[in-house]
Amino acid sequence: METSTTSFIVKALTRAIVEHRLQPGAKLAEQKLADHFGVSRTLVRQALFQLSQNRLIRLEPARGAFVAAPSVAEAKQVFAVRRMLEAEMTRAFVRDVTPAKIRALKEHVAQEKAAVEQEDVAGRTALLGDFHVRMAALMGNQVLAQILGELISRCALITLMYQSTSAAEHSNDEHVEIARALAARDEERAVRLMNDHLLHVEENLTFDRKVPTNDISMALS
Amino acid sequence: METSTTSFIVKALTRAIVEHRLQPGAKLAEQKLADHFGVSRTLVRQALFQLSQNRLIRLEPARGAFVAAPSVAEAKQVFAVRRMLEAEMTRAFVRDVTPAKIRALKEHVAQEKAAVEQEDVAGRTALLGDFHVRMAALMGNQVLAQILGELISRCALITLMYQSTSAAEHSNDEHVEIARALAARDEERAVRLMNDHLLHVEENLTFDRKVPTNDISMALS
DNA sequence: GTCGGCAGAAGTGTATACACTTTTTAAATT
DNA sequence: AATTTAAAAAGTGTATACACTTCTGCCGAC
Repeated sequence: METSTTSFIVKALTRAIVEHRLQPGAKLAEQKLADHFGVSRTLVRQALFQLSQNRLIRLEPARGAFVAAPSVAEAKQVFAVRRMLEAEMTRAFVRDVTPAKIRALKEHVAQEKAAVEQEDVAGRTALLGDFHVRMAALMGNQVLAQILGELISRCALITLMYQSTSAAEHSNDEHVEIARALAARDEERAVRLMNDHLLHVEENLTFDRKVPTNDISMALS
Repeated sequence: METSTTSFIVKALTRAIVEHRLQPGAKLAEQKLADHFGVSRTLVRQALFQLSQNRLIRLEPARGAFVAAPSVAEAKQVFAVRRMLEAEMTRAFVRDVTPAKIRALKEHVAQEKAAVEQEDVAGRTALLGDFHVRMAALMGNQVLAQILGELISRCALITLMYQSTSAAEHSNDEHVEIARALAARDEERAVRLMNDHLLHVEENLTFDRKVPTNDISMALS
């Protein structure tokens, strides 16, 4: 089955949603998207379906697709799951840690720092999330990496909506600390830092929204 | 967007795959499925796409859909994630345990026992998996329940392929023990039992396959 | 006898057509 | 003026058509 065209549309819409060029709740009319991308509704529908599986949009029968507006309650559940998963992941990571893995993490943290300093909001959110996915991938567990990736992208909307620049800096600092604890093979400290880190991110979700766009062509251009 | 017809097809195919009426690797031709269900390829394609997200089938560009044949290595990764997640879930469960929750779990275990005794292979696999999902749902974390559900269905194929009746009995016994430890609020014991249980399930995956069908109508009838 | 290649068949990928549902608009009634 | 209703517009749901790719089987070359 062909996926390249569809996945292009998925990526474009994902970016637009995650960067808040499309407001939560905004209607995504199939024909308008089809016109914009120069394809038929068929491909747009495939993309929309895929996005609905990622929880970035909501599909209502016979009514259409709408940009998701995940509730804070839902985000809290997601964070609860992440704490469960990542506490144990951190333990496992310490047990099989190697210099190469630490190096990879530290490089990643440096990239984060650059994005935070440039105030590249979308980029920093992606990179801050990727730190956790990276850990999973370095452990060699693809399944873990994928699940974690889904969880993180699932609340990317929320994080983006609610995370301030100072909170992002704080996250980056905490990643530095976690990487150090991992390098020192200090399991208990690493686990505690990770847990605290996730609690901090969750706590720092505030509630001031930005002004959004409803015009599809504008948002995707 | 309409989902009822599509999800009917998804369920039918899921059952057929999970009950091994469709062999891992079997081709799922769109037109044949469309004829079988009396719908157009459009709906079949939607269903196939959904199944591919659940990892029950594999989609190859321009070649079509094939029943997935998850590797044992992949199953091991899935179990590793489950151990991480369920250890912490068990801890959290003990902290908020109530008599009603224990009652619900014990009722569930009784149902399992019935299915195991009747040698209802598909039913018992579903119920044995649901025990874990049930725990998550009883904790009130929908997200956790969904993720766990996906993980479990993801290796349902493997479990079904490889789990013997005696292993199923063993699993049921272990669920009884876990429920008891939860009722006693013995956190450490519950966590240890859960962890051991998952290791046992994983260990008991053997490698004798059954004879499969390739004929779609036969398998789905 | 085996290998390569060339129709023809079968199957997937995308666009379009059309039925049916929801939303909008505007007129008519109270 | 507010509310109801009806018709038109817009939009989604499914089927079908057609282009293009992959597979199959047969023929000829070696």
